[in-house]
Amino acid sequence: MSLRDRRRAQTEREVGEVALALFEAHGIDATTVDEIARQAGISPRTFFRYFPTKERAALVPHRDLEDRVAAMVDALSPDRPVLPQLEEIWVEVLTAFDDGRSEAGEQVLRVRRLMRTEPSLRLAAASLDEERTLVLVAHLRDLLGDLDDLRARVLVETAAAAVRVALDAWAEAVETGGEVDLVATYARCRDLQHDPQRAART
Amino acid sequence: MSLRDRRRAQTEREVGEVALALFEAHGIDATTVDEIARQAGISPRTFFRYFPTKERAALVPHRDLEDRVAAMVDALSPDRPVLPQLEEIWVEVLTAFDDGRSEAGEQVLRVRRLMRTEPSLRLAAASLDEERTLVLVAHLRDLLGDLDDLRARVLVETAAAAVRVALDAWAEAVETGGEVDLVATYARCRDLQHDPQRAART
DNA sequence: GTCGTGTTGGCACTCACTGCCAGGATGGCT
DNA sequence: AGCCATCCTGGCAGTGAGTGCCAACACGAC
Repeated sequence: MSLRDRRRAQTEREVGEVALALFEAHGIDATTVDEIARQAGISPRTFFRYFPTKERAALVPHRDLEDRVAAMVDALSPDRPVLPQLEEIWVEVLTAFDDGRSEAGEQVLRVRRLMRTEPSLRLAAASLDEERTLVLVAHLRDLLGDLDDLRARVLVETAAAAVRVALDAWAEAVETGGEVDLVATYARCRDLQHDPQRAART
Repeated sequence: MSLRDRRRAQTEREVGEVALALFEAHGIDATTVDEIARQAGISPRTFFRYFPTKERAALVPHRDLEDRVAAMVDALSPDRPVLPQLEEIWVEVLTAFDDGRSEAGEQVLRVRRLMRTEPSLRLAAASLDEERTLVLVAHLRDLLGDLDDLRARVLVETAAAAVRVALDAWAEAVETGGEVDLVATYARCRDLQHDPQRAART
């Protein structure tokens, strides 16, 4: 990673933090790109060289999370069932981001809480998710042999759905008082997918 | 349904059709709201009284599809397992929209094909989906007793994921030549979710 | 030093989308 | 029929996101 790349990543983080703070303080609609850029010490024009939309600036932590997943899919084995392996990856990543115990986890939590009141941010996150999903699907297809594209898509989308619900529930629980274990919530979502009857009784 | 409502629905349909045709012809980015409004015989200001965004105009057929689902969830029974009932609803709705055999199905197909090359349209569809998902979840929560909110969300999202993948695969298959049975594709997606190992072998 | 490459900031522009207001159509009423 | 309340429409002016272009600038390699 070159010096230039590291500098870029650094400003990305700084601008993202400024944007997130402003969004939290005044709401997304009331925050202009000009204001973000001013507080971050860059020009509005440069802002759009770092982020394609205003909302994406707040999603830096979220992107980090998905980067970590992307880094782990290389280790997938074609010999064992894929879905459990995918789920295992998510468990590991979510464990690393759990609660506010880690810096990264704290940030993701801020983003997810903000999402609860900001539809445009949810949209932006969905858009980011979709990009990552495509990459993951392509990777899985290579791994499984190109034959079953449909299978790859279903697996990735299904796993992603469980994660999404778990993250939502997590943010909501934190908001409404109770501390909740993100990993446990995810495990529960996964069980509900695979055997709704049994999981519902627990 | 009053006369005013019917008129409104009618213009909605007309404007939507104009928008869809223009999007297909020149791409979404190259199509301005002014142009859509001009061809539809309304003012741009009025356009935004019918649709909150440019893209939403193309999603009228898609909304119809989801309306039909919403109409059927009232008949859900709390006594039988919920997921199979949900899946049954989707099968019925998708059957009604299959191929280009019905007018409505033809329109949905056009939209889904357009989506393949237009990220902004995919986004808009995701946004619409989310609204409907929320309503469905709320309904399910009432039905199941408020207790398990998480369960309702997981079920709805999981079922929706299968539908999304099936619609995508359908549009892609039509695009690349082969006629494909939408309902069969959906059934396959559903099986892949519930038992990936066995379904993959078929 | 200098040269090529990549980065920045300003400018001007397009266009989606919104609040406001004034006129016009509509449907219900007597 | 005539009248009134209500909704619908179109125009106007404004905001602000996002983009192409160009000129100035920083940099690493030689």
